Amino acid sequence: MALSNQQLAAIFQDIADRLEIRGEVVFKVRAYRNVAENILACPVAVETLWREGRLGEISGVGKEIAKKIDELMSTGRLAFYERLREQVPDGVVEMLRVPGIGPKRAAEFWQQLGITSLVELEEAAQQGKLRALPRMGEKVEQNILSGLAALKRQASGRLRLGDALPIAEEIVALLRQVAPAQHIAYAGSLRRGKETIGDLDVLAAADDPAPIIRAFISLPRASEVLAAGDTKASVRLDNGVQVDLRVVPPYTWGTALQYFTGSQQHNIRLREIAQRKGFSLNEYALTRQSDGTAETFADEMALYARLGLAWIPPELREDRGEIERALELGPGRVVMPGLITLQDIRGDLQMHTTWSDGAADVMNMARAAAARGYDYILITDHTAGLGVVNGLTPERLAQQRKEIDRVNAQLSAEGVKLRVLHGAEVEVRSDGSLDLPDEVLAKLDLAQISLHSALNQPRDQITERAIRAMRNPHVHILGHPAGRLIHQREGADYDWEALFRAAADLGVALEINSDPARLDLDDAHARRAAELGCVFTISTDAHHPDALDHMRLGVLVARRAWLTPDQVVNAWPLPRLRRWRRRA
DNA sequence: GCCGTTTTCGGCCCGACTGTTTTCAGTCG
Repeated sequence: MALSNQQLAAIFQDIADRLEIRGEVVFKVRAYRNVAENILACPVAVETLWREGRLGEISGVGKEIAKKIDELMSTGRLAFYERLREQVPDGVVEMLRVPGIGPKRAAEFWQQLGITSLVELEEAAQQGKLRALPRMGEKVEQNILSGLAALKRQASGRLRLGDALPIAEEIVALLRQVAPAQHIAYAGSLRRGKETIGDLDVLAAADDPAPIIRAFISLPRASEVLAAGDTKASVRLDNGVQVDLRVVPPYTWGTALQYFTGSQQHNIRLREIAQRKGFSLNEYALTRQSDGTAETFADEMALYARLGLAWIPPELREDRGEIERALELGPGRVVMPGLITLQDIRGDLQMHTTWSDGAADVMNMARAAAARGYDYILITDHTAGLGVVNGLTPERLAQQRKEIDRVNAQLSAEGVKLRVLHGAEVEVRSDGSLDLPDEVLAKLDLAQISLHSALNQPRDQITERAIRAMRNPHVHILGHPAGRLIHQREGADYDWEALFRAAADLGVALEINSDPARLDLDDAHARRAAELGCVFTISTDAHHPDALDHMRLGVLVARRAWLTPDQVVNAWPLPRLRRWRRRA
């Protein structure tokens, strides 16, 4: 019974929800939540750890939870979970997704009023039945109704990184224009570069919070004000996205930015370290518990240093080993100082032109890339095997080579340093063969292969298929390896360990595709692949010159995977790239 | 339910805001 880490985590998350509704002690609930988080962050399949008797290596897995994982893996079922699902109706768990409803209220609606679905909840709220309950009035009813409406507007619940980033940047820019503040920045999971974001968090530092709060709740895109206090406010934007603002005194910027960046797991670890040293830590100060003296920090580095830690880049703050590294390094240092940045990127190795399904010709893509300071790009139009219009045949590929030569000559004549390399996104057929013959592949500067069809093949079959394709000595890059589309498609069910070992062995680079809908490989897989010795490309897969700007999204994924420029092929100078091409 | 360079028992991060209350529970991050 193959059970992915995502599926397993979802089960424990659901167990936590149902236990909480049932009124179980919060610490037990937290234990299940905690283990769900850790399983999601686990770079190795839990199934593998289970087979090897290494479940104890997952933090938060004790005797009871190990027994439950064992039962799930060996029988595909969990009796405890099945009983729990009978006890607490699905519709009651669903209520937790409504903003303003937590476990206590969901339980009350269910047990006091017999409500077991969102439809029944909406009816009851409209009929004024909810206010019959203690501590509930008209306002609560209205908030629940608007929460239900917001839920309907928001298809998936979480925003993709690529969609959230521009929204947050726009809000920060608008607030900077109208409100006097020492600092304004976005924080939360967006600052950590997570692939999807729940709510947007904006943080400001100012002596007088009032003007900023006022500007915030009157943002043009704010369609609803959910809360507006002295230092904190929340609005819902026209697109259903919730944005939270906190305003803190400037001298607490360091503690506040740290606190509101998270992650929650990371912050809990930090608090524990503070406690062991006799302090308590909150968003305002580090307070000595013996006498109540408070230390404040105007920047994050100073706070981490005071706790005996090196500063940790936001993308690493997931409690995935960064705290241990920061403790080893000690105060004043930086964890992973060589972490890759956008400035390290020297070229873009996947993009499409009018030769297949792109919107611009080779010259225009080249000029757009040159404007971004790149040294080189690789043109990778689709081959004919993919059903897209205009897929490249060997004949058209030869014609395209001539055009690329002309573009390079023209750019040289103009003194532009950028070089256009000739590649292709070669289709991997369902048996692992490629849809271009070897002698054609051999003429390309670099060949990228991708799977677009039959992504639902069984694990062994699709793993063998991809490995077979990578064994071709003319292949250099495996494009968007999982084939997942965020919120739309899960992606292939590989034996990832085997795939990564093969890629490392064969010297084939794995792509981190920066398309906002893909971000593929994801951070956890990329990190594991790096541990196994793989190298990577970070590419935009641009079908339009503007999409070259998505590079920053891929870089965020790479940073969350702890990658350095040395592990990223397109952070290398062109001569090194050319040497690597001949490695096979 | 987990966990242990002060613990195998007794802890488990911390604070703002709302709404409905006359001091606080629930929710959220």
